[in-house]
Amino acid sequence: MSDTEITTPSLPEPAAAAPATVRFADFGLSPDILRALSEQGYEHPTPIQAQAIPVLLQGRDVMGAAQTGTGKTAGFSLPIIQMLLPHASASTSPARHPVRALILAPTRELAVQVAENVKAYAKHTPLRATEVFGGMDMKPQTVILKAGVEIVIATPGRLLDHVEQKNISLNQVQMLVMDEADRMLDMGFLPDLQRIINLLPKQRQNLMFSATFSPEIKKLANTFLNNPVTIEVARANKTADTVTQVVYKIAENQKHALIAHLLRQRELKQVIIFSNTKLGASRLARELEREGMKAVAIHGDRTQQERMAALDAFKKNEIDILVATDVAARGLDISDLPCVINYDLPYNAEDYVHRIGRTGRAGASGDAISIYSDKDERLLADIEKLIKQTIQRGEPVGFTPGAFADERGERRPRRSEDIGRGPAGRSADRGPRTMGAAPRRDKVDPWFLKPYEPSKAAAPAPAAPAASGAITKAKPKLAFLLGGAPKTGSL
DNA sequence: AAAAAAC
Repeated sequence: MSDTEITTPSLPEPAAAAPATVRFADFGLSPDILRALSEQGYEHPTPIQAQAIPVLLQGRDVMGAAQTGTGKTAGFSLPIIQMLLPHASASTSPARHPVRALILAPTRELAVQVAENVKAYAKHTPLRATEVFGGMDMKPQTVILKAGVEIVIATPGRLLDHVEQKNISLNQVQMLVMDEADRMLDMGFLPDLQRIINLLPKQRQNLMFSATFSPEIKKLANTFLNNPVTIEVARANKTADTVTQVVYKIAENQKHALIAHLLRQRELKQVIIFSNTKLGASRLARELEREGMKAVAIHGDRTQQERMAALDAFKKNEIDILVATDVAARGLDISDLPCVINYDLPYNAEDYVHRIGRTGRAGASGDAISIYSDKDERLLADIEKLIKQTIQRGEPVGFTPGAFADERGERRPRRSEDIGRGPAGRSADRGPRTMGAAPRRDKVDPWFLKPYEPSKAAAPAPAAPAASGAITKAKPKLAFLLGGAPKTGSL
C-alpha cells in the first residue's frame, strides 16, 4: 500500500511534476474508487499516476518507465478498475464475472503485493480480483477462479496451468498489464508470455511498466504495444537520488566478515542483503545467524510458505536481516527500508537499479552498500555506465581483514555440509561463544560504538558522468560508509 | 553465469 504513501502530505515528493492541487477526484474516477482512496488517506496522485490515469482511461496502450516507489501500481490499477466498472455485476453468477483484466508479474511475491493493492482499491466495487501463482495448492485458486473474477494478477506458469485445466478462460481479457516488463520479456519468460498473449482477444489495451528500459526491451515492446504513449517520470535506468551509494573493494574470502562487520556497526537496523546465488544467500544467512544475528534467506529453492513467511516477518519488523536472491530485487515494497547491501554485484547492471530501489522509496532516504572483489571490476564499470554515475569508493572503518578468514578459505568444508545443516560443527574454529551475543574475537574498536547515522534527506549533488573513468571522491555523507581514518590499509 | 517461473 505504501505504493501511494508518497501522496501523503507529510512525505516529500521528489519529482513533483503534478501540482499538489490535482486530486484523484479530478480524473472522473468512480465515487467507489475515491472512497477507497480517501479511506486510505490518498487524495493527490503521484506524477506517474497523474500522467498515466488519463491516458489509460482513454484506452491507449502505455509504456511506463517509472522509478520504484513512485506509485506505479495504483497508476494502472485505478484506471483498470474504472474501465471495468460499467459492466461490473453484483450477480453471483460466474458468467457475469469473466476475466477482463490480466496483470502479469515476474515473481510470486510481487503478484501477491499487486493483488493486495488492487483489492484494496476495488473494495467498494462489485469487481473481484485474485492472485494466481505457483508453489501453492491449485485448489483454493481454482475455487476462486471458477466463481468468477474480473481482475487476475498472475505469474505466467501457474496461469497457463489453470488455463490447461480449464479453470480460467482468457478470451474476454480487454486489458493486459506486464509489470516489471523488462523481466517479463527476457528469454526465460518470453515463451510463456507468448502463449498467454495468444490466448487473449486481439482487441485489447496493453500496458507495460518497468523501472528500467533497455534498447532491446524497447524494441520488443513495440511488438506487444500498439502506438503506445510513453510515460516517463524520471530518467529510465536511474537510481533514486535519495539513495546514498558506496562500494567497498575487498578480497573475495573477506566478504562474509565485512558484511558481519557492517551489520554490527549499523546496530542491526533493517537491511536486505542481495546474493547472486541461492546457495550463497542460504550460506550467508546461516553465517550471520552463527554470528548471533537473526537473518532469514529468501530465494527460489525455498518453499513458497518459507518465502512468504520470511517476507512477512521482515515487513513486520520481526526480522532485521533478509538475505535474498534477485527474487526480491524487483517491485517489492518494504516501507522504511533504510539499507540495501549487495554481497555480490549483480551480473545485470539493471538489477543493480532494481535492488537498490528497495530502499529510498517514497522519497525517503536510503543507503546502498555494495561489496566487490578484483574479478568484479567489469560488473562495476557496467553498472556505473548504466546509471551514468560514479559510485563513491569506500573503505570500511575499523574492519580487520582476516578475522573471519576461516569462513570461506581453503579449510572450507565440503559442499554437502553447507546445505540444509544447522549451525553445528564448525564452532570450534571460532573459540568460545556466548549464547545470544555476537561473538567477540577482537577488542572492540571504539569506532564500533559510534552510532549509525541515517542519511540526511538532503539530495546528493548530481553525479558527474563516468566518461573520464576518473573516480569522483564525493564528500562522504555517511561517516560510517567511508570513514575518515581507516585503521587497516590492506583493502 | 544466475535467477525466476508449473507440476
